[in-house]
Amino acid sequence: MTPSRQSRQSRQPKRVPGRPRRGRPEDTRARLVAAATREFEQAGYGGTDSNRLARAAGYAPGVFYRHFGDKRALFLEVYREWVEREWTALASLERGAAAPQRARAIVDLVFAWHAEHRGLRRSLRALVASDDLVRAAYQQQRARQLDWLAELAPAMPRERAALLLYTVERAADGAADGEPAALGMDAGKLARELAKEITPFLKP
Amino acid sequence: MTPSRQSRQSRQPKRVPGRPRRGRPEDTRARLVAAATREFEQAGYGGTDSNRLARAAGYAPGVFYRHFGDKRALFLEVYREWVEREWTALASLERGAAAPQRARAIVDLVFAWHAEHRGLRRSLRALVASDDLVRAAYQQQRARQLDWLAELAPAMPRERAALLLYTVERAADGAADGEPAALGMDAGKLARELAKEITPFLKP
Amino acid sequence: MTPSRQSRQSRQPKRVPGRPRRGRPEDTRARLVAAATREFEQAGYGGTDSNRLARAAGYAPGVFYRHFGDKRALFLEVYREWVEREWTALASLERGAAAPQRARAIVDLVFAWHAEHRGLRRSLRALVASDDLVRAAYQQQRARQLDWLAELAPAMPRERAALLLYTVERAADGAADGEPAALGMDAGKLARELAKEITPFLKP
Amino acid sequence: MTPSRQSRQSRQPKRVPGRPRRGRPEDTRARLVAAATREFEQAGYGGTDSNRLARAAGYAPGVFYRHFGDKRALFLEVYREWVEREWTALASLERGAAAPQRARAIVDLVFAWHAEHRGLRRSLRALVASDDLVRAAYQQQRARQLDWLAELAPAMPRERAALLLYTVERAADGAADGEPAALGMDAGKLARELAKEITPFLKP
DNA sequence: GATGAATGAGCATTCATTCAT
DNA sequence: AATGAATGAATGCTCATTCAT
Repeated sequence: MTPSRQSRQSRQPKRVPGRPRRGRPEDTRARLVAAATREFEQAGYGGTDSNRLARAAGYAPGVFYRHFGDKRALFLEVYREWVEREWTALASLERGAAAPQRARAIVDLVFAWHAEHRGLRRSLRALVASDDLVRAAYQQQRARQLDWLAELAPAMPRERAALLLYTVERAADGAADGEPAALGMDAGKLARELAKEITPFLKP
Repeated sequence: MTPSRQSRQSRQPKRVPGRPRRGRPEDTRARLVAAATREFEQAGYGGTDSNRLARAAGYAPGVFYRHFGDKRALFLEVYREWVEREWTALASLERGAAAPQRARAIVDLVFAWHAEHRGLRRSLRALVASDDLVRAAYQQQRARQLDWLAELAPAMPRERAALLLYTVERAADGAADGEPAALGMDAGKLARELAKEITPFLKP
Repeated sequence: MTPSRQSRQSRQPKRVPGRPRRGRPEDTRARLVAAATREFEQAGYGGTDSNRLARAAGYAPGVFYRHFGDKRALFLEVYREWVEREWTALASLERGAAAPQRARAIVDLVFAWHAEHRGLRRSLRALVASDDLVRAAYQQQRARQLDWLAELAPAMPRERAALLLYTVERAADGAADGEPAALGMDAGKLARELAKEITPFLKP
Repeated sequence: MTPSRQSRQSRQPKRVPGRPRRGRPEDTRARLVAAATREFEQAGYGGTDSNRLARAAGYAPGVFYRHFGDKRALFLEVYREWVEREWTALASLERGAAAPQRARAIVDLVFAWHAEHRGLRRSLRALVASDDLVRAAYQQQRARQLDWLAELAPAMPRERAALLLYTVERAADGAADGEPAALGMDAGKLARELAKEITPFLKP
């Protein structure tokens, strides 16, 4: 994907000095994932390569292939962890409070989360659109969200819930990409409208 | 003087006759766009290259660069034309009929359109996520849709309209990607729910 | 999902074992420079390309770019080393002996040197004439020669010294290119005349 | 010769509008030569191609090959005419006047001529160094100069005359390339030293 | 386990040259 | 004679992947 060299400016792979050679495999793997999270966020999936990812973690290129089959496998791992963190963040919101306030809190959280990880989200969207495996992983995650919603609001049809998720996700990604400004909208109002949309589905 | 490769500057291209087609530049360009529409649809943006695109249109590699600066420029043209055709298709729907029926017709049309051009849509989504210029073109198109909706339903806030478009677009892309099956949903019901969502906004 | 070329991103490189040589980077670089010296000498600068230069050193194309940014960078290195060797050769001449004999020795050495490296000299002249960076490197080398002459013969104006160098260089290149024969001159006499020209400037 | 794209900035081939289609072949040829003289001067030999040369003369690419076999053939023609003009200019100097003054006039003329046609000179030097045919043409021209000098100063050995020409040519090219400044010399003094060198050989 | 030099297929791009119009 | 669209070999350069050390 040539054009995704958006962020090629951060060229030098920043050889991290203090990395322990010969550590436990899990540590190496964890470092690779952590560094990749940064790399994907900043350079984008198409803007790095396996060599850079290894270097960013303080390792030589060869290490990469001992832990991951290819760039995509590492991305999937990054995605998995990223999703877990989002999940945790959302769970922390589940407290009492009136529905409208909770709706707004959810919207704010999701918007902030997507904005913070805009690079990762973009990479994800690009891959979901172009890679069957990543798409499968993404859909699996979506299924999980739907299952969770089914528990929260058993009366809501799965199709209705999916539409809700679609809207929230798409709006959050758009907001992170500056769409409100580009489309002559008010970002705050967009969030408010979205919260309004969600409110009826929050259990009372 | 020397039998060396020194005089390599006179490149002797070993010309085999060949039969250069001749035609008006517009025709060539149109053929390139048409072939690219097929190529992007089938192989995906990342699955072709400029040489293949030229060959698919029946030309040699060099022709590509006479008409387009790079692959992205050709994609943008394909996108532009694709959008125009979608626009025409939607316009043809604007007849009388009750709101619920019209809503359903719109949803069906969009779903069918996205399913038919799934490859193109995937390529578009991948590029919107990874390429600034394509994203800009995409947002511009979105702005045009919003302006159109603003005319149709002046009372509806732009933010509300955007959410609507987001939902429809995302649902249609998901449906084309087989998400209903993957997520345990009924495709028909998804369409119905979506139409239900739209109906109130259709002018009476 | 689709049997299309969609998933071309995982490039499967059809790896045939191959046997990557291993070695210290300096050695590889040195081999590249050595092979390039030969290539430039025989094929001329315009007669090779980075792939061929790498192959000539026994490497795959990619190796080139690990060590040099482009063909010119490698040429500059070749030139640098070539100049160093010439310098050494000239230094070895600086012994006592009468001025006329020393003049003749210098002329002979330079003529022989240029004749031996005719291909390199031609490449150098072509690049000095067409490439700003190479011209700068060349002029810098010339400046060094002038500084050296200024030490040897402090009384001689820099301009006079430059003219001397010009004449010697040009005559040596011409001789290497067969100009004496082409111009109806006697090569030996040319050398003698040149030595005569130089003699007065050699310190007694 | 890649790096000679020195002057690529003047990109647009300046389609000259008022060119008569279907003119006399000699006129077309003359226009090609005239335009090429400009192109080579500005863009350098390696900085243009046959298409640009044709366009610069107000013609389509195909015309080029009706009149010249390749770029080099056109260059040779440009060179030939250029030499003729230089020759004429030099002839115009041959008047009485004391030797020192005439020497200075010659030096000034040659320096000015080379400076004015620096681009052409650079192209020439690059080609003489890399192309056998151009080198032959160049040497032939040098032979002509020597024959002329032999008439003017029959006593001077041909080898001595050649050295003189070498020095003048090399100094003039260097001056055009800014060598005096680059080498810490005074351009005026260089010319004076050179004139001093020539003076003894001018017939009294 | 880690290193990193090396591989080589692949893609983008140019340009001398042809030939149908 | 002139046009200019078209050709396609050649070249520059990248990057996923391997493997000797």
